[in-house]
Amino acid sequence: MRSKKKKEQLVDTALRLFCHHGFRAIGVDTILAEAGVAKMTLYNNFGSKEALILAALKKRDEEHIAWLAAETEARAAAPEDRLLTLFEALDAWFAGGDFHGCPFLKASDEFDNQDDPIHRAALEHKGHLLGLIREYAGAAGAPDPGRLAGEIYLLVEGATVVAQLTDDRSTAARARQAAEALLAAG
Amino acid sequence: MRSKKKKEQLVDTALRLFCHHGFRAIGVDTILAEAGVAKMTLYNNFGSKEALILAALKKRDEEHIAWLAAETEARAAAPEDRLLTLFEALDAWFAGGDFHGCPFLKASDEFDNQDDPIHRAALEHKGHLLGLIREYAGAAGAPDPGRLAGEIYLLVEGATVVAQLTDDRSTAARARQAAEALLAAG
DNA sequence: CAGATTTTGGACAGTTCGGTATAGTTTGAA
DNA sequence: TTCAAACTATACCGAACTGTCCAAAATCTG
Repeated sequence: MRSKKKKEQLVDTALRLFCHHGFRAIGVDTILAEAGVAKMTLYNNFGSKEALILAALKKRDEEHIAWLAAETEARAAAPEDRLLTLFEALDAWFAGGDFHGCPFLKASDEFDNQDDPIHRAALEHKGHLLGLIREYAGAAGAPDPGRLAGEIYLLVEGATVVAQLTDDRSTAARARQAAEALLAAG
Repeated sequence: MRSKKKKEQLVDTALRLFCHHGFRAIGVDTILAEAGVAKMTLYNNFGSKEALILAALKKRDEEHIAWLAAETEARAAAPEDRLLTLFEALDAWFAGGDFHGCPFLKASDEFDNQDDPIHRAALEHKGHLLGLIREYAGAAGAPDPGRLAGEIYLLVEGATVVAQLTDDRSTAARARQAAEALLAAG
């Protein structure tokens, strides 16, 4: 299967460049050159740039949620700590050197029509993220895990945006402080 | 002064279209057609699209901070309530019908180089916003207004992003609930 | 090896982009 | 009313964009 490898190269490269520059700002020619793949390989396999974006976002969704969960849980001594170590995982993400904001927020910003498949892909990812937080809120023994998760989620998105905006390394820690207060308040 | 009027028309129209579609996504030709202004008027007055963006952001900064402060303070019976009525003002913003996210977050996303003048303009605006929140945190009698303001600010950005992403009318109210807990915790 | 499939490179189409050139018209102020 | 400044319309430029076509080369499979 030659096509598998080329397809993967293409999606990986596209994802990296989309994260860095945005979706509209990067042209298919640049992606193809960087991936070392011919133009027709793109259009034979995906049919359009939009389909490539969707494929890249799908991969990113799976990978990022898995990575975030692994990092969060590796840092927690007990399941009830996960709601807080989540912010340490976020800090690792922000400080990772190749952080240029959340690609799904980028996507929903660039394709702001609620019916756009790309916008829906972003929504779906954020649903997965909220689900993860809800799980941790439950494990933390919160009296109303859904409500707490919704509040923590706002902190997560706020921290993500502010980390990108200000390049301030202490952003995740500040969000964690706030999360502690929310957790203590029930 | 004919130029004042044309310049203002141009900046107002550009700002509206930038907020709706983003900065790179909208072309100067569309802006000019909508504003009813010739192309040379743009380039004689501003010299470049970038300069028009900066002018639009500057106007937006002043107007939006003033609007937010007025809405917040009009809703507060006492100065110490402002930290919470801020979220009611946000709700009014989100529900305003023409809400497509914060243009400064859009700008910092599209021009993510920290040295880019547009990114710096976004940073400056967010500094003004944080300053406003700090003022309200002080008025609320928080023991550490700077720290509380930083946490509330994360909620504000989170709510702004999530309101745009999900179109959920209850987002600001959820952020307000979280803010209450943070305020109570000191 | 043979044959089917994929990939390649490069030319090309059609559009849109930001920005310029120019020549003529409208406008505000003296 | 006169005159300079500002604005207009239009045509144009080079670059970049997504997507297509095609013949040749590389690759996998039987």
